[in-house]
Amino acid sequence: MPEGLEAEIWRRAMQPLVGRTIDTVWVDERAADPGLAVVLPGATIERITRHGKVILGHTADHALGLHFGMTGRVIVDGHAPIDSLEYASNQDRPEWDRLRIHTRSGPGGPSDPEVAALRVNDPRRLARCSLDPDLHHLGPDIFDLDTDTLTVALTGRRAAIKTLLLDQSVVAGLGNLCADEVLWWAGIAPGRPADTLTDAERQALAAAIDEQVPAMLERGGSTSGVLGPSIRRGPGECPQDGLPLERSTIGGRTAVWCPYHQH
DNA sequence: CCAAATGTTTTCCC
DNA sequence: CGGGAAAACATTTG
Repeated sequence: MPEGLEAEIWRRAMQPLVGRTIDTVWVDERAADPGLAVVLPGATIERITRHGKVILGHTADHALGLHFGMTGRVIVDGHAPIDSLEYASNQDRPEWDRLRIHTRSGPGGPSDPEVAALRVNDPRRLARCSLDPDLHHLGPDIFDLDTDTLTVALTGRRAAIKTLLLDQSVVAGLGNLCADEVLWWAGIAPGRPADTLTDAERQALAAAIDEQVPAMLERGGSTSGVLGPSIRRGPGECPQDGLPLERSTIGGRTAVWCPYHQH
């Protein structure tokens, strides 16, 4: 995925669904809660929100929760807001559908009743479509994080700073690419134990999140950073210092950083 | 053929 | 019980 930024792009793309009444719901029970097909038909979509990497579609009595794993994506009225997902497939195979929702035609309804209003399509089946998901374990959203909250979350933690940035209960919405990106901007090495960060470094990190996350959204998502997919793949150089980028596994994922300006 | 891939969740060990 | 590291999950792409 689909990090929080992609979820935000999809949330916006789903706004045309607001006000429509759900007609039929099909689920792949391996990835979506069968209860969705029971309670959603006949309900009207009242609003669509997002917290971290989770999108919520609210009806009067329930919420549809969408989480995209690594390769899930959304298709609205037959149109994919993000057509080619990095590290995923660029094909659109119906057998990869995990959820299909048709809405009733009429004012504000879909133009073609044959086309699903909403599809969740995911080859690897790591995405989840849930009914009334519990999000209490999620920390503050990436667009709503302040230095104090970050400081509290990091104190007494010996784990690598990047591991904690990827922990959704610390900050909700950062993924592997965004985490490397904000650390690059803040000048902090991903492997630094979180409790060794200075006040200035925590402020720089909070500032990097505050500035770079919206900037990346403007440019089209989590792949639009300085440490984008192309530079991550090969032997790359730091765009700022020209030195070879370092790479290693931190928190179970590949970390890329500049050994010269990130400490 | 092999390795790696935007993410959780589970398991196991301190 | 809590923190942390590693494995598991599933399938495509380079």
